Order: sequence, then C-alpha cells, then structure tokens
Amino acid sequence: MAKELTSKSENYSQWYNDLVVKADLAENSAVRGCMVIKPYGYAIWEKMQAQLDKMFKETGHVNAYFPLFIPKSFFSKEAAHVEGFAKECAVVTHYRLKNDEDGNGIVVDPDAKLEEELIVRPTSETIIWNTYKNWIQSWRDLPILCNQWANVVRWEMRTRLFLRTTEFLWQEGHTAHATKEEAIEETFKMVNVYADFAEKYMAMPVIKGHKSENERFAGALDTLSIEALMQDGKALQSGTSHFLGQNFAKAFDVQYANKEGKLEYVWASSWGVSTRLMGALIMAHSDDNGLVLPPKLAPFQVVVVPIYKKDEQLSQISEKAEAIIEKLRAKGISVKYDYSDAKKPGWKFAEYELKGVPVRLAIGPRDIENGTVEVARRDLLSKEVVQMEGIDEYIESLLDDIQNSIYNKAFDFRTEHTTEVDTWDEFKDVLNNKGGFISAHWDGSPETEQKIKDETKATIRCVPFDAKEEEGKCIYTGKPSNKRVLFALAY
RNA sequence: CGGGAUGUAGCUCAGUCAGGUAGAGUACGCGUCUGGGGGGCGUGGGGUCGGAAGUUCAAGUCUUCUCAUCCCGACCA
Repeated sequence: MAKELTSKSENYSQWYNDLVVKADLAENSAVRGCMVIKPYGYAIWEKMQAQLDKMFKETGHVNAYFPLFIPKSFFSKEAAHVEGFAKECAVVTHYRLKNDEDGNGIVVDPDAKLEEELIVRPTSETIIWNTYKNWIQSWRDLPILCNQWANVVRWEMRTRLFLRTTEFLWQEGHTAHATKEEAIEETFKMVNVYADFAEKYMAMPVIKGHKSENERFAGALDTLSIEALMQDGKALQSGTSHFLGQNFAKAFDVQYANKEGKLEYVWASSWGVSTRLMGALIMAHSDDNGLVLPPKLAPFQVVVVPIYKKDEQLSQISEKAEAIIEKLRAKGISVKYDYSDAKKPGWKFAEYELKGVPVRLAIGPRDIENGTVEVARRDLLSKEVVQMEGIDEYIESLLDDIQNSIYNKAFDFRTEHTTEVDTWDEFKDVLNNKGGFISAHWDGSPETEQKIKDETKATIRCVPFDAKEEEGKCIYTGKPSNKRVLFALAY
C-alpha cells in the first residue's frame, strides 16, 4: 500500500490533510500559509467556477477585474471595515530591490519606499466603491451588477489547505442599487444562488440564514450565509452575501441623482464564495478510501481501466472500450481511458478510488468473451457486471443516481445531527458528545452569544430563514425568545 | 506573540543518551515473472545530516549561536 489514509474516526483532521495531499488536490508551498493547487484539485475548482459563473450571468451579472493593491487610505474610510480587516493585511511598502553592498545578496532598497503603502486586497469593497464613484451619476447608471474572480490575501495565524490559506481564490460580487429594497433583494437572490449551487452541484445540503451581529461581515448591515455540516459534526460557512446598506456609498461619497433630480446615496451588496468550497466538498462526502466526488463536479466522471496481459489483448479490449467511450462522450459524459502500462489494474483501482472518480469501468478478457463490463460506483464501493449493450444509458442514469444518493446521504447525516435543545446542560451535552447543529433559543444579545462562545467555543451559525416562530427561553440567560437559532462548532 | 516539539535520501523516519566508514521503509532506474484490488524476485542510483562557529586525533552525535517548520492558544472565509 503506497498511500495510506489516516482513518476518519482515528483523527478527522489528519484524515482531511492526508486526503487533500494524497488525492493530488493541493499541497503546502514554500510560502508559509500558501498552497499549491495541483491540476486535479484545480480541475474541480474550474468546474465550480464554470457553473457559478454561468449562474451569475443568468442572474444578470457581468465580470470585471479590479486591482490587487489598495491604497492604505481607502481602507480607513469605512470604520467597521478597517476594524475587521486591519489585523490580517499584507502591506507593500517598497517597490525595488538592490544588491546588498555588504554582499549579503538582495535587499530592499530603502530609497524605494512608497509614499503611501499599498494593501494587498483582503476583499475589494474599498477599491471597487472608489471606482463606482466615477461610474455612477444618475439613476440611469444603476444597478451595477459586477463580479470578479480574483485572489485575495488574509494574513491568518493558522492555515489549513483550502479551509483557510493566506492567499485564496474566490469570486466577489459587488452591486450598486438605487433603492434599499433592491439591494436587499439582490442579497437574498445571491444567497439563493449559492444554496442552489451547493445543493444541486456539490450535493451538499445547506441552511440559509442571517448571521448574528457578532459574526457579521465588517461593514455590513446584514450578512446572509449558507451553512453546511461536515462529517465530524462541525459547521462550515460556505458562502456569504452581505447587505451593505449605504455604508460604502457614504464612505466613498457615491451619490446618484434620482428621477426627481435629488441626490441620494447608493445601496450596496457584496457576496462571495472561495476555494474553501473545495474543503467543504471534500469533507461533506469523502470516506476512508478517499475522495467521493459528485458527478457534476468530477474532473472526469468515468474512468475505464483495461485488464490485459499482452499487447494484442489490449488492442482487442481497446476496440470495445473506445466504442463505449465514444457513446458516453456523445451523451456529454466525461471519460478517461487509462490504458497506461505504467501501473497495474489493482493500483489504478485504488488510485481512482482515492481521487473520487464516480464510476469505474473495468474491461478484461473475461468481459470481451461475455460482452460485459464491470461497473463500480465510488460512493457505495459496489461493483456489478453489466452487459455492454446499452451501457451508455445505464451509466447516464447511474451518474444521476450517484449525484442524488450522495446528496441524500449528506442530508440524512445533517438531519440526524441537528438537535433541538431547551436547557443549558442539554446544550453542552449535545455539543460535546454528539456535535452537529444545535437548534436552541437565544435572547438575541451579542453578549450572550459571546459568553456561550467563551464557555463552549460554539457560535451561532445562523438564524435560519425558515426558523419557526415559537415562544421559548434563552438556554443561557432564560430571557424570552421568539425563535430558535442554530449553534455549532465551526471551522 | 505565549506554551510545546522537530529539522538526517524525493517522502516518512531510525541513528544523537554513551563521538569512531550514513541507515531502513517507501519512491525512483534496469531486468524478469506477473496483471480481475495498491504484486514477487533480483539489481542499481541517490545525502553540504537546516546553517555558522567551537571542543576533539575524530562530530549526524557534545557546546554556543542562528535559521526554518510543525502542533496547542489568541485571529478567521
């Protein structure tokens, strides 16, 4: 066994790290906290990007690109925003290197100090709103519905592949609207796009809701998020959509003339998902044998492995295999044919399992004789022998089955790990022994949330949109509450 | 920035206590038998022992300094 995974039950966090590295998704780089996304991992990200990009465009958005660097002065214009990000910013102070006079290699040229430092963007609200100021004069210029695909840098203390890296890839939508109602509508629209994407493509059920004040984005009036549950019972915030009110418009003095000719400040939203979704995808479905990918995001959905001894056997098998592959591709199914002699069939089986390829076909002399194919599905680790005739239709529906099946499995897991509690003792007991989402009453105050966090590390993941109205008492203070919120330990 | 640990082959690590020719597994090259679940046998290549200075006839091992990384905490999508 060349690539042994740590088992999930033994050490979940080690299992995750092993999986990311051994499935060739990403690795740590020479730069602290920054990862190299390897081709196989990047292929999954590209699939996510392509689908999200399509969904953004279908909802009327366009792509643009704004600078990596943000002048320091822009940053301080929105008070809450600078407060939230100041502690984790990379700063460019110089623009030139030179040879050290003492022969110690290359040093920063002290004469090349910038007049004003540049911040490597941790998010782009400030540079974008500074730009929007020039784009907006009249109600006729609104709305602006821009998205950008970019990298951002947040100088985190501790990093983990995909879940939290110093530099990460994401998309950030920044919209400008004439009215509050329209901006709020946009905020909700995009959290719904994220939820659709997570559920239909990632096969990952999510809860949509409002963030509590403590967890809100720096500079937002309201933050909506999608929250997913990982297999270790911890929650992962997978996407956020912010209603920014007029905060940035006021900070950057972005006003428009309304139909009556009166100047008004513009209303804003911003929303984003990042390569963190890769972490979510990995943790939502995978097992001790490796990655389990939903067919809709797998770099290739089917792998074909020929089993042969001699070259003439291979050409006989290839003839059948290629006919099958052609039919599958005609149905839009992506296929890899691995006829390489570099590895043995057994090795390939294990490797593609590790990489989460949804369906594996094995064709050997036995199959040629019987007109059959061995079909293995990754999610259930099951195998069956199927007639070659009609195999394309069989696989087409099998891929749908797999997509649904892994969604249902994750959904059942979440249902099983969502617990209503009514007392503080019960809360602590469920948190420590069962994990998952805990639905409980809360008095609505940031102080109470903070105390709960200090005592248990659990935070309010969200106030779900569909939280049922019911009278109850805060589990911590006993004060009255009219709806349940979701608590969990989170990534 | 506090607490703990580790730097030896591409990777994972032994060897350091007690100084004396640089090791294993895995990966890699070649040959061969194999091939329906990470194969067997044979053989070969691969190291400034993180860096610098010191002690010594002799340093991976002892001393001092230094650099880097990892884990736990505070921060966080």
